[in-house]
Amino acid sequence: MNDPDAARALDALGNVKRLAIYRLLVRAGDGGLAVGDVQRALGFPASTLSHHLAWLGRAGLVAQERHGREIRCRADYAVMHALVGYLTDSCCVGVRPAANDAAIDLAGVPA
Amino acid sequence: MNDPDAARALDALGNVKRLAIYRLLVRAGDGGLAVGDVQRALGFPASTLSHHLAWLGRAGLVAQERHGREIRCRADYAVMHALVGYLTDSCCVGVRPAANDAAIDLAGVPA
DNA sequence: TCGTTATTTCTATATTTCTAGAAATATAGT
DNA sequence: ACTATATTTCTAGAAATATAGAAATAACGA
Repeated sequence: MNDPDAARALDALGNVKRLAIYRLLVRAGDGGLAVGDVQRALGFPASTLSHHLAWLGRAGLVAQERHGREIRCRADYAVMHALVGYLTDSCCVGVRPAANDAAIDLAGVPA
Repeated sequence: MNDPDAARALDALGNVKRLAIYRLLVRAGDGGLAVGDVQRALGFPASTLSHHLAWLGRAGLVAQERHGREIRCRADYAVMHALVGYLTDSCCVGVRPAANDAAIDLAGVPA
């Protein structure tokens, strides 16, 4: 994952409503939820919800797929994996080890 | 880490300039960098840089501490740890395991 | 005290995002 | 074709954010 993509994903999650939507979808599992299910669960107006789902979609965090009349939303775990990997590896080298924060190896780390 | 704090941290990192600042500080290690060092490294105008550093500061991702004439900035690793923990545990249960995404245990997961 | 350096705060403008009602689109059933 | 359901797109106003120059503040050295 590159910097702009990571920033886009982080930005998408950097909003309490979208975070709530995303978490709901993750908890719903692979089956996902219809937009209407999300609406009923969270109580957002349809247009507002659509707006935020589009954000998550642009970031790649949520995929939508029409199934008859309703549109099913699924969290794309691969993107979250990539994002967490980016945060712990590419971006924030040395942040991962829980034990020894002091010892960050800067040798060979590109600027 | 609670939802609003997580959203604030994610939002803070959800901007390519702030992400660049934060990464630079992580790579600088525990010594941190003076604001001027960051400015020279990234080439942002002082006021713009200050604005973004304040964002990172409000999110708790970066701490600033005056040292004589210059202000030293350090990445606060604990907050990044908490954020990654939030993403993998509280928010995105089931996303962590690299092996088996399909098996998400929803039992006992609060809405 | 004065001048220099380091950084922030002030100010203004441009742009983006948020919110949600209203209208439009898509699909299915009758 | 008509109706109901599901969702998006359109629209617009309000609020937040981004950008950066200029002025202000803080700290050091002479």
